[in-house]
Amino acid sequence: MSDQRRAAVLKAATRVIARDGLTASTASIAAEAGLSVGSLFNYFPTKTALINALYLHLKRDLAGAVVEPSIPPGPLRGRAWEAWRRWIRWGAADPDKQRVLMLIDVSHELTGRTREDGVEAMQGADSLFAEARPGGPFADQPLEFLVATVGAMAATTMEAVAREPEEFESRCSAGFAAVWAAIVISERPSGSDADERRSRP
Amino acid sequence: MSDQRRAAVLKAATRVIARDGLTASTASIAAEAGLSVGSLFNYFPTKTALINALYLHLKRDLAGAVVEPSIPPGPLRGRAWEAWRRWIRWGAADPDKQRVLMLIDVSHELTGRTREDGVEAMQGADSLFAEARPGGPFADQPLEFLVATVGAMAATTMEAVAREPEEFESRCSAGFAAVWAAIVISERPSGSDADERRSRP
Amino acid sequence: MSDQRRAAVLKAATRVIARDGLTASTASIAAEAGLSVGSLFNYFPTKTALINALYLHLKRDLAGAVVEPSIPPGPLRGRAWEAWRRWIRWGAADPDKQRVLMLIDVSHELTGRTREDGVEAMQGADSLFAEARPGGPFADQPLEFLVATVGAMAATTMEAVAREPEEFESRCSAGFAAVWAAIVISERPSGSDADERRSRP
Amino acid sequence: MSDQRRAAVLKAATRVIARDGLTASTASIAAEAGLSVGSLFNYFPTKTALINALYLHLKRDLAGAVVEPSIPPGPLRGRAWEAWRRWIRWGAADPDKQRVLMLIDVSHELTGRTREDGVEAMQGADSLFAEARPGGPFADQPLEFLVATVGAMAATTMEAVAREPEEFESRCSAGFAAVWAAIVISERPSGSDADERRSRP
DNA sequence: AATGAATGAGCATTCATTCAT
DNA sequence: GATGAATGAATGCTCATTCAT
Repeated sequence: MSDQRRAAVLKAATRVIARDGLTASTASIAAEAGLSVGSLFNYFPTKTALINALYLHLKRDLAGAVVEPSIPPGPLRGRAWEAWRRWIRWGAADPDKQRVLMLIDVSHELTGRTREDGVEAMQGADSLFAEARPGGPFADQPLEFLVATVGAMAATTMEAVAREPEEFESRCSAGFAAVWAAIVISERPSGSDADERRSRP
Repeated sequence: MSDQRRAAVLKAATRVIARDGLTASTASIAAEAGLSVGSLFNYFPTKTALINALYLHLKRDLAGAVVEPSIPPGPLRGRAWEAWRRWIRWGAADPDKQRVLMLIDVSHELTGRTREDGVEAMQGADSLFAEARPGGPFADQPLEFLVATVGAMAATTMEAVAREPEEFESRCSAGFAAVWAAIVISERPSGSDADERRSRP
Repeated sequence: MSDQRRAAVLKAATRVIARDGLTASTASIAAEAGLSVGSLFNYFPTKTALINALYLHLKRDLAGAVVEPSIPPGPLRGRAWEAWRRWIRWGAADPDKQRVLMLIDVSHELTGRTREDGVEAMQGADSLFAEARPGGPFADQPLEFLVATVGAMAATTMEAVAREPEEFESRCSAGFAAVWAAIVISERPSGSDADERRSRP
Repeated sequence: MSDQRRAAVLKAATRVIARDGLTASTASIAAEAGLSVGSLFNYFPTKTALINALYLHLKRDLAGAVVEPSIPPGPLRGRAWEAWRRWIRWGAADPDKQRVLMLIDVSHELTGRTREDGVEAMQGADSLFAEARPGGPFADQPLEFLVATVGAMAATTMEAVAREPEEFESRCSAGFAAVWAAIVISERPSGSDADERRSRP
């Protein structure tokens, strides 16, 4: 019983925070959840606790959407593509979730512990991209840098899809092409400009 | 005279908002600027106006740092690299600026007009990356999608550099390699995994 | 329970506003009512709402005092006298009420709706005076003009009584004689000066 | 020179206070007068001093309008009528003046001294009505009560005229008929209701 | 005299949190 | 466990007044 209510609060918080930002009042969240102010605090002792729980909840929700049902074996690129597609679809299905995740991420409400747990939750999804690291631009970079880059590109793609849902396929594919190139390509491609000589990196 | 103070307020706001988030009180900003509460409002009529002005100020500051002194002519990739380098250096020089830009961007304080002006300010810098669009993953995508992706990757790189300033060169190069590949590569690269068969895009 | 508190706030507001004017702080009103600042706003969402509610409350309080218990049938003048007497007594019993009514009336805080409701509330009392209109100076004037005149004379009488409460009977009678004459007399009286020649009206 | 500016400030204050109430800021008054904030305080040391000066200024303005040019000798009623007519015309010519007078009167900004001076200024005008007191309802009442009643009726009439300027003549005449009856008539008139028996006063 | 930036106390209002029921 | 009135610190903003120029 408690768990249902808890989930209802988290859902309500997602909606309200997506709309009003993190300054959304606890009262408005409670109202959206069909609860009294007082009851909200039976489930989460403070607003900060609620926000941390919400962050973790959303990260796990996302992670679950990406890795379940489990992606069938096959070439790495294909599995990464499937993960990416699920990821973007998750964002398209409820843009509020992604927005709230971002709002919390950028705020200072997050405890170090929660952030770590969030990273851990996403590890299953991230690993597919991490596997492609060797030989690419991130070969000698910390894994977090790669993961953060992939996450940022996913966020950008989701935002684009949220703005034009009917372009889901197009944006999703383009985003993946970009992210895969970004991770995997280490050498000079047959790029759009031919005469590359003096460039440094 | 007024302009110096105004600039001082914007600088103070950057510092305080980076530390406390957008909920930083006008009083704390005024104090940081060495002003009284009341005086703050001689320079900006409302907190929202201050935040909009700050956003534009930072965007222009960044744009200026990227395009001045003007990048010497040469192959596109080389010029893009120079722009990227300046961009990341700007973020490394004062991570608060980038953080505040991001906080404002994600908030709802921004008027449509300010956002447009910000995009316009960055056009000089963005155009270098935009030029590389044809033939790449973003060839058929709206320009904004490409620009947003580049911005997100820059933000990620800046964040990584802010965390480990001594790794500036390494992260900057890797970031550029990734972003350039993401924009320019359209075809299957000689990636790290050989057996690609069932992948879709 | 809520209603008791609400009434307590209105009572406190009457006292404090009578003393300090409409610029009385919400904090001082809350304190006078034995409430915290925050609680005040559980009962009235804004200060303006409080002032409008107070206005209506006082108008209805006055109207109630004038028409209840109901005035026994009889000649019009006698009933009007009874109404007037009750009216002035109401003002004498708590001069703050009349003062606050006047302060609000002259301010710009009042919504058109509240003002209309206030007029409606007093209709029972006003009608006694309105009935005497035909044949008097206000015969061809809008009813509001007559009502406003009676109200202004009542206010003046109440003020005089508030200054010298022991003169209640004297002022009350004189005020009524004046107001009744003002409403009822249309023709040249056997006034105090005999030789009227060039006067116009 | 100083006097011109001073007068300009009083004029500006009248306009602004009529519009915004007594909470009108000194800054807005200065702006309306074409002065800087700082300069305003060269003419009036405090806002309270300005308001007191304004009150007296307006009272004297009104008194001047009523008694100048001097009313030719003749029967009392005729002279009173002329005074009344001038009074209402003064209010019709600039309703702001009357409104501001009332706002100040009802506020607590007025020093006792200023109020006394205001009464004194109006004495010329009031005396005409005061002369009619003997034999009327106010025969045994303090002069102030009569004067206040006449003032209240004048205010009501001016307000009615301000609302419908084209009805000036009608309202002015009716108002005078009422005020004259109110002051002069002491006995039972041949009122609109015939069977008066049990009424008390 | 005139200016207008600077000051900071004061105000209406919000909100996380508590607690008696 | 649920409720929602109560709390009071905190916030954005205003404004009379001062004073260096």
